[in-house]
Amino acid sequence: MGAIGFEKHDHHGCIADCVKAVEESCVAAGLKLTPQRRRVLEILLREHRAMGAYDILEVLRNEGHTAQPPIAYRALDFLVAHGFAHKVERLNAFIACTHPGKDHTPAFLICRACKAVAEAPSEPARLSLGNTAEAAGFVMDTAIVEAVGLCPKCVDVAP
Amino acid sequence: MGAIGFEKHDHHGCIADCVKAVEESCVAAGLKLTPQRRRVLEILLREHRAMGAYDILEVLRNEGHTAQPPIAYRALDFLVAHGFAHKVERLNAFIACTHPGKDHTPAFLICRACKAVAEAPSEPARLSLGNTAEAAGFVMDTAIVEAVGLCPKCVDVAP
DNA sequence: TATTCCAATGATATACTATAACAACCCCTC
DNA sequence: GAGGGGTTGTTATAGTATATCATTGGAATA
Repeated sequence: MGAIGFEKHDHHGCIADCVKAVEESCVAAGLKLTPQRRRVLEILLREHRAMGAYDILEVLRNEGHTAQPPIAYRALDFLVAHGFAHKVERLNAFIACTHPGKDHTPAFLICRACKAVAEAPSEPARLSLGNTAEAAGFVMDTAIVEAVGLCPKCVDVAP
Repeated sequence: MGAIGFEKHDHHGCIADCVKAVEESCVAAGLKLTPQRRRVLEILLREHRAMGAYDILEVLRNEGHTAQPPIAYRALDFLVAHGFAHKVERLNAFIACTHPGKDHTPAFLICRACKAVAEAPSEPARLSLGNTAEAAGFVMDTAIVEAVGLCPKCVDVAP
């Protein structure tokens, strides 16, 4: 699924694979992937970029749904809580997980020119942060690791 | 100044030292620490916690200032741009830098129970992230490293 | 089958965060 | 003293997120 980096990939297969993997995870964990939650996941996967909750709402409305903000936020809360999507804090936006089913804390590489977001492994950074936290007597639940810069496509073009 | 962790420190001296250090940095760099910018920095230092822009506005208003949102955001933009304060993305809030004058990208340890925020070194995590980014052809400008968990005071009390 | 219960959804209202746009002012320099 | 750039004052609005309560629907139980 081209998990790391900004390169192209089999997007059609990517959507199907990811939805299937999430379905299986939900069955295994006793979670309900309701039509709305599934729909929001599909929207995130299809766009394959970080989307604001209101971007998602607009898509739902174009499909005939009388969607109000809580509709989107509830589905996103579910997806994020179970690791099927992530919130990109820097952008106040959400993105489908490209490694569904695996327990992980991703790092994000955010292009400040084209706004593309790549999900990358964060284990090393997370370990370093864990050591720092431990030294301060802090018990870490989750880590937020995001890099802002220029993606390979924009690095030669943008200032 | 008790830079790392959540322990107590000489707060009165901390405010004076930090303001002085920022003053000197501004002189050295040819930046204007106007009364408003200085006032917002002092508010952040006095509270010694992450504050929303509207929290700062309220303080300004209590001091008789007819402060509108841009007043706070402009001062915060200046302070953040020059490293005298930081934005905690997870909280949409701002905090005074506890190492003014030194060029650094801090990591934050955010207590989800009492909302305290500690600034910690992030160099190791930043280096790890830099390697990951480089492997993806990504040129990193800034890194956001934030840990959410429980601080030493809350770890025995909170769920 | 009827009942109960809980989780999810629908809908309204509102809170919170952030920026656009333009006018007025101040200081500095030419 | 005329111009210019950056800061401040002010109004308006854009964008993000949650509280609250009513309603629905399906699973568990009696």
